[in-house]
Amino acid sequence: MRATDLPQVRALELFARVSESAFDSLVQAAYLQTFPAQLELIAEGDTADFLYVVVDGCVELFAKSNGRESTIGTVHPGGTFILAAVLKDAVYLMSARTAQKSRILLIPSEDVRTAFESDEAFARSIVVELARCYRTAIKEHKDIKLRTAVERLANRLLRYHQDQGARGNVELPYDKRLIASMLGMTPENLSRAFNTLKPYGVDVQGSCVSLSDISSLTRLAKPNPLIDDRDT
Amino acid sequence: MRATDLPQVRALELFARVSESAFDSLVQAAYLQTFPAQLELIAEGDTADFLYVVVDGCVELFAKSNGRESTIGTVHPGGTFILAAVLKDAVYLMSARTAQKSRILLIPSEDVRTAFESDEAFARSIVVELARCYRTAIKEHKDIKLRTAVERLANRLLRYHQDQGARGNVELPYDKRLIASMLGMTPENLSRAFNTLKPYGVDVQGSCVSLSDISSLTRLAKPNPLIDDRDT
DNA sequence: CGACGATTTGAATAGGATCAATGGGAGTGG
DNA sequence: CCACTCCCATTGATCCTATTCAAATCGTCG
Repeated sequence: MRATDLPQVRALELFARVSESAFDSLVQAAYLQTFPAQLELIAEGDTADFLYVVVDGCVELFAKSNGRESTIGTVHPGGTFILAAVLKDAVYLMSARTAQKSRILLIPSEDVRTAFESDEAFARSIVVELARCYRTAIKEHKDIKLRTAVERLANRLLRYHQDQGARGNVELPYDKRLIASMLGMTPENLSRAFNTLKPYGVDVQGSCVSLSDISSLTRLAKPNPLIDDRDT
Repeated sequence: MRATDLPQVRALELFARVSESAFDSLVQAAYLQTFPAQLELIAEGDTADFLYVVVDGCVELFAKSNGRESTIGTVHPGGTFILAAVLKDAVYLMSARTAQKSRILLIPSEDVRTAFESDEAFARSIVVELARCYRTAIKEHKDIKLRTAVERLANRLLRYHQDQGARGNVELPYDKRLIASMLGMTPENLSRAFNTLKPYGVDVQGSCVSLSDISSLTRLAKPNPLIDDRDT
């Protein structure tokens, strides 16, 4: 890894209170690489050789079975993926591909486990991150099992709306195919779900969605902080 | 906690390599209690005052939203629940009720976090357990998103079959209502799913299911270790 | 301009949910 | 021991949601 890259990596929350020596041994054998969009980084079933940390860009986690494929989640700067597999020294349960051009830090699994043993602050960071991943997964699961497709879309739109400053319109952060897969539906069905939301003030123009009746949309969506809030 | 209960608690995998002093401070303020079946232990949204460890029996984790309710998972002896909420000092994302009469250890959250800081072996156990919970959740999520209801049931039957020694018949470990909710369907639909599986050698008599054509059932189920195996 | 991929729309189908009614134990009280 | 009750499970009929397959449209990029 180049010395000029160090500061950006050091600034990640994951390494916030980690000692110099532990940090050094973590990055010493690590790679910081830039990948183009749509590159498959890992495949489910592979042995967990590296922990992946997203420095810039965005990564999609997905899984296949039979002939089907579904998106499990996305990872953003500061987030990690397949942490659990690394800690358990098991195979990956998910595949990952870049959703955009992304800079990603790869840390050899063995080094992660060693640093976990030796550095208290890193162990804490790891646990907090793993707990965050777990709770995100549970929320996703609740979303899928307790809501219809239209409700999921409505709540997702409201979340993006909050994220983007609540100014009455939303820029979709991913293409519709990916959003559909995240929400557990087909692209066709997403299209129809958008139509269903039209009477609730939802108008789609490409990747820009205007929300002209938030209160009515909210009434339909019935957002639930125990599903929709990112930080609780 | 009574002194006579200590050995059974000490024997839990979670405390396997924990130092005497850390173990003492963990159990010192803990409760070991027996609860009747169908008792709600915690409700989603509550603050995480205790870590719960199942010593005996079985606990159902479930969640509600709108008027709907769904089972997220079950916890068996040796397993914990709401570990992530305790570590993050956040509110529970799930409710829990006993599925049977159960003995459960309640450890004050603060003590868990303290022991995590002070005892290396406990920290490791916690991380391993949390990683296990996470991977279980991901597998559940894949199951729901990548399979139809009938496929989920077929795979679940095969799993129970393995668990119970693969002798051609299966004793359902929960009542059908709970199984249906775990598999993300209504009781009516579970009943129909069993009928759908009849041509594949599945015959149901109350809680006893005979599997007379495992290979045909397996062909239908297409089990996937990255979804169905408990330990990978 | 032309081609390709992504999105949308339409029609038909399948998979599940809901509502209503019936059957079938397990447990209770006589 | 038996009748009664209640709850769970099953079955039937119908409705709704979502998927599939096919075709048309839109946009973008070369």
